[in-house]
Amino acid sequence: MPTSRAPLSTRRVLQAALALADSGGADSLTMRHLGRELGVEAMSLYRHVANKDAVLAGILDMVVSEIDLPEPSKDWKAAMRHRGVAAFRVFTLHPWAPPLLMSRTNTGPSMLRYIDFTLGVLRGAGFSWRLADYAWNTMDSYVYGYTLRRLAFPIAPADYAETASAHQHLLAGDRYPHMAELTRQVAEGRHSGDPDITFGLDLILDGLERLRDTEPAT
Amino acid sequence: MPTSRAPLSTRRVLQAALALADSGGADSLTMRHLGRELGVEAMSLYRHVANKDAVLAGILDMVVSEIDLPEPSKDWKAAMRHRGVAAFRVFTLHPWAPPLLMSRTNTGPSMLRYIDFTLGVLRGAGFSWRLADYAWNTMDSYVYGYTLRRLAFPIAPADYAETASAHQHLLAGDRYPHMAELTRQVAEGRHSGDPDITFGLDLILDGLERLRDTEPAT
DNA sequence: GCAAGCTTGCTTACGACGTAAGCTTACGTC
DNA sequence: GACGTAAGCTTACGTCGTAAGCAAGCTTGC
Repeated sequence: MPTSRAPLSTRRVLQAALALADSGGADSLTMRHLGRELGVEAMSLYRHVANKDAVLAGILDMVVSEIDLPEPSKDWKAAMRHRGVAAFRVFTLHPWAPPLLMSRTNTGPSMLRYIDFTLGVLRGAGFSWRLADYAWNTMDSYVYGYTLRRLAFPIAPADYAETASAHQHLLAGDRYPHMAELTRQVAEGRHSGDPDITFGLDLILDGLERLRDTEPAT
Repeated sequence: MPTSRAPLSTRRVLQAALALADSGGADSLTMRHLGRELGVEAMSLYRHVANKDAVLAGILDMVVSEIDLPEPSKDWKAAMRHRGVAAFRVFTLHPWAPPLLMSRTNTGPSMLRYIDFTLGVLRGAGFSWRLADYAWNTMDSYVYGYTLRRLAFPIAPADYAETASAHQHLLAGDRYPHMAELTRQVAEGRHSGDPDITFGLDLILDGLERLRDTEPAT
């Protein structure tokens, strides 16, 4: 029986790379491992992708393309809110992606589409170009920062109270009095300790709205 | 002449590691390179540090300790603003640090001190524990996100207009109409394209103040 | 029908990396 | 001067990305 194997292609390589990163994180995405996954030697992959960097750029664009854009008919605040939440959700499904996204310049088509859509929403809502630019940058800084912090944090929100109880003694001294008290609040169930992404999103959106309404005419 | 060399120590290793990262980025910080820098073989370093991860944790705490905390007497908004700007400035001096900071849980003493200070400022300004917790988390998400985006962006703000001019033709089609127009605005000098960190900081701080003032009593 | 050339994948190899295991050397201290 | 201990060195293993060249099969032109 001769080896009958679906032929490789850039597309197949990228799909396998995405699956690999999703299942084992960024560290498990090596050219050798990727080759093994496709039943092929590592070097064979270089027929279809220039190098590992191209693989990363490719799967990052695939991830960004998953971010759901709401129909532009929506109220601009709802649309922007939706956009932020959608990005967070997608990144949660691909937790290896945000660190990579942030450490490289991403100008893939999906990212450009995402930005262009956002600018369109803001312009449609009456923002000046200057303010629209500031607005989406501020939104994205927050969303990426929130997402990264959340993904790097080793404790699930559901376990905050329990963890706070268990570690309270570590803050027993009076070196960090406020953290100690905050930890106590969480341990006693008086504060969840879990800032939802919408807290900051709405805070920023309300602020942007106010700026739009008070901005000198452009 | 016998080899007379200052003896190694954890401190000396970390100082050299910090210098190495500052001068050549995170990639140039390898155990072999670090050893060479100290006139020693890589394996000798393991007498003074447990492993590379300990080196990273150590120099990250050194970086965080550089973040200037304003005297607590200040107006809370000014203090929080100061804190954000100070963090950004420090990270700009150590651009290799933020990606590492975000990809690991950092509980070094400097970080704890930084958080405790922030909570103190907010509590002193009349924020509830819940809102104070949300507040510093929102601030930090923004500051980290802004910093990372800024550090990863390959163009200096001073070159925005020139770069926009040079690359305008890439957006010529009507696939990204809003980006094309925004780029034109920047190219023509009608918009700097440079969102200062204080834009988002003040936006968030104003929003937090409003929430504090309207929050039901705790 | 068959040779020429192109495509696809394989083999081998190089110079990095972090670090485990064990060795050598030098320096107190008694 | 013997001995315990600390500091640094040597060697080695398994990993990584990828350069260079080779082998086999498919496509095309005559």
